[in-house]
Amino acid sequence: MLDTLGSLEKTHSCGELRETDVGKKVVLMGWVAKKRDFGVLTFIDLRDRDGVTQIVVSEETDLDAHEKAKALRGEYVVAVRGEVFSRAEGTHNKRLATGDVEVHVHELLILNDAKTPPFELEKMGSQNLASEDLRLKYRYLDLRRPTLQHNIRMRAKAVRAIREYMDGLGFTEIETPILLKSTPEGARDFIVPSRIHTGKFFALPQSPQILKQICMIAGLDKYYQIARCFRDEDLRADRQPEFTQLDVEMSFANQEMVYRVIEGMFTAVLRLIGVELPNPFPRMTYAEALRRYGSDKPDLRFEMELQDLTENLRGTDFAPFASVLENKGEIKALVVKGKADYSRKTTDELQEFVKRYGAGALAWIKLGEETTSSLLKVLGEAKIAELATAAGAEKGDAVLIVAGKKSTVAAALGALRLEVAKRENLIDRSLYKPLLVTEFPMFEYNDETGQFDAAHHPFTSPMDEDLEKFRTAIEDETQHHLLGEVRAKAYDAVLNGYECAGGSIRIHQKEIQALNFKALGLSAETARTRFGFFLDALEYGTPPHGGFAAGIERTCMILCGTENIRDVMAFPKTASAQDLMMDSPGDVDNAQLKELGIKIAG
RNA sequence: GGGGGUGUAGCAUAGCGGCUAAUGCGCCUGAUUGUCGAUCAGGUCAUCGCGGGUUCGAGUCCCGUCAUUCCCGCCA
Repeated sequence: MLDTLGSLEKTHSCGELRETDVGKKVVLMGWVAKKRDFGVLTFIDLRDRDGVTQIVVSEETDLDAHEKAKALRGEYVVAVRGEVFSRAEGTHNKRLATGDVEVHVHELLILNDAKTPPFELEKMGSQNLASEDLRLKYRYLDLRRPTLQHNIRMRAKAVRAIREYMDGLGFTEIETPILLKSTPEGARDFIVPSRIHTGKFFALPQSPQILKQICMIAGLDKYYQIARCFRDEDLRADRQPEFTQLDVEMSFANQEMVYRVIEGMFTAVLRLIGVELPNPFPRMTYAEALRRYGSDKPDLRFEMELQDLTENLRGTDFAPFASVLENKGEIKALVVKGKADYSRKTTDELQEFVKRYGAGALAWIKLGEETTSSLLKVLGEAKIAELATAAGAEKGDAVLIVAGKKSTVAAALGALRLEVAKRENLIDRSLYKPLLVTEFPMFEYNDETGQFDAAHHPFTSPMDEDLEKFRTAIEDETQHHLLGEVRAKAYDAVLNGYECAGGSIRIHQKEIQALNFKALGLSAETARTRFGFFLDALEYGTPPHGGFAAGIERTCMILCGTENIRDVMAFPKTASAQDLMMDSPGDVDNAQLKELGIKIAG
């Protein structure tokens, strides 16, 4: 027989009672995390969102309550009325925030019973969690775990800190529609059919890009939004089909003004975990980041920069290297400190690893008691020694070498750098290293189409310094390749190797915009159909403007110290974009489809 | 679209060609006055993901498939 709550109200949470509360009459409510039954004395660990408090029920003093306590099982929902006592000498529990006290119960109400959970919730000190798919199916149980409770609330705090910060700078929070038309980002859209307009579809926003620019044209001057975004692309550990970003746009802004907003925002958010970021953030151009770290989002929590051996190997007879150099490729290396003892097995594994990024092979030099190298036979001892010195390696180090196309070498060694850091535990997890990466390229060459695509998006402004090059490349057919060298007023904010924000200064003049469409191979007509309303708007006095978008989940992952985006979302989807709790996406019945005028092919 | 890992009781794991598939936790019953990963005694729980193949014999080897996860492509 279950009890009713009646007018009973809890006086404290299960995480807040302390020594100073001793003697207070309290009412606590929560879930039974654990019961320890000693016959005439029963202990209950009572858990709510704030923590765990030990409840003591004694047969001698409270027969009724004790009778009920005996019947309790895990996850039963109870209310207790009792008095706070200091714990006896030697029975304090340092692992509980409330471990100095306990509540002696006089009245116990069983508000609800519970089935035995399909998996054990997180216990203090427990390691082996149930598999993630099971926990996702019973997300409401998984969310009871202290870790996830903490993450969800940390996320709420982060979002609130962001709102306070943006509001303090005079930005206006503006909601934009979820049902809109396809925007020009490169991702696949989620499509929503319309009953009223049979055969027509809305698209969910991949980001509010165009609308925030429209807000600038509308004279709103400073816009921000905590915006949900949708992309129908494959998932990753830090990617979900729907995610949230802080979307910001400001008028009459140059890069420096945007950087200051980004820096201030991340600084405010990181203070939530007691971290003070440098002011201003360190900066690096895109080209420098790629050259030194092989990545446009370098993790600066450890050194191990890429070393260029290209010039040392120019003119080599070794055919694989010679052909790389002939094709304007490069040869670079990583020095792994103190790892001359890497086994053949390890270097083989690392070779397999870099092959995933398109590298042909991984050459190595080990400066152990003797110097050994996979290249010893083909290059000779003297050359090997020269390469090791050029790479900055010392006795005891290993040198890992990749040759190939510039982009391949960067991708392979950039990834290998992270892999080695992980294997060798080189990352100090107490560090928080932000970086502004600037001067992103304006265009990316697309091997498949033979055309240049927008690296950021088609409204990104070229750098003033590269405007001449930009014009020449478009107006002179023979100079088209110069597009690859044009830099944009585009930037990313990187934190601990995660791309946490990105943005640009936009084009606000229609002449430059027209040139850009031409560069992208978009005819005037196509541009018209795709962005007509926006092009119209551009002609009515568009102010210079720019902004950025910051990933809320990625930022929260860093705040919470997790590498799994699902740990910072209340209801995430699996890697195959399914919700295991709701079992979505699901079928709809034929009547619904008919009403929408949709037929499923096949 | 491609590649790697995982799938054995409610949960986490072991078993990797040969007796009745093992251990811990959970769960159930009982004992128990200070525990907090309680303890003790007893008990319960398995189409070894699914389908096919090899073999005298398959949880174990092979092929396929499904689920999940990580990565490449993709996602500015």
